[in-house]
Amino acid sequence: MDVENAPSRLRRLPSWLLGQASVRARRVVGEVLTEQSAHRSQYSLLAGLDEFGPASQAELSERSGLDRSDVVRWVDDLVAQRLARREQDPADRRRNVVTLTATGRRRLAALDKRIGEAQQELLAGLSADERRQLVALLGKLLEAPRR
Amino acid sequence: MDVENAPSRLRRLPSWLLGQASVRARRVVGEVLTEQSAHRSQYSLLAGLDEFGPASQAELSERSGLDRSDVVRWVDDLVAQRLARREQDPADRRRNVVTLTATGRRRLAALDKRIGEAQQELLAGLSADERRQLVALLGKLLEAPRR
DNA sequence: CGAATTTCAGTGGAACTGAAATTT
DNA sequence: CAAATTTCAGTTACACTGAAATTC
Repeated sequence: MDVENAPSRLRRLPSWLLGQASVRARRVVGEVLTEQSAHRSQYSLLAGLDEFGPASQAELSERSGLDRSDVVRWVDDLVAQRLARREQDPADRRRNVVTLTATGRRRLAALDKRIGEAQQELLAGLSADERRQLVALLGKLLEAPRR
Repeated sequence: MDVENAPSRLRRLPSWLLGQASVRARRVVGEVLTEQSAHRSQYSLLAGLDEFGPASQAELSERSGLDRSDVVRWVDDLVAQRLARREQDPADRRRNVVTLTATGRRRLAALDKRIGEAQQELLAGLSADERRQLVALLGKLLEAPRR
């Protein structure tokens, strides 16, 4: 696919452009993650755990944009790799408390580095200023309530 | 999900923002298309046929950003609904020539309208100027060669 | 009781892969 | 022969749904 050859209806359609750009993003980031046998959802969870500290799965779901039921499966995965621990919350036994391990923290740092490189590649066509604009615009779009 | 509650690592990560925005876009556009029992891929194909005239499936794939094998299935669908015709190209019998019908053209116009409304909803948080900037930045990102 | 949380089992659409068949 | 095109039969990752079980 080459945008310049796409129908002008699509070339001007924000939803289509976002879809194409996210396919591109997924591909670029996917490549560096595959090298590390990692997954995007893992990174989102690790990032949440690192920033918010121990959290319930519902909270992780809410904050990372992952579905509650996918969080279950990905936490299984983190626990199996000793990147996080899952324990029942003694204060509210409905909840699990998920905690980052030292190994998890190291893993996150390694992923940060590689994912950062992937961003450079993804944004290769944009200047530093344009990159900032894009991030700001997407943030603003996502802040708007989704009726 | 609320961006403002997401980990700052993700909130500043272009690939993550693009992913989230495209989920939002897919949801909003998906809603109006469901009302019309239509699909995004159909719209992409109709848009390509309307703009380029009769085309081979390979060309449609290249220009619409759909996979060659998905084009086969969606053209099946367009043909079944009499929105397009599929005929063997007499000049090169490997090729099919896909042609938009009058019904297909009317269908496209109806979809244009509803999809346009969905864009308004998707971009509700952005000014007219910001919308133009976003489209320009995404176009530029997609123009860059994907090594 | 109703509400929140976790878990399981599954669905649907999308992007993609590999290979066969045909034709150039 | 190699290359292009179409088609089929998948796979994978992902967002999501519905419902059960537990606890507050």
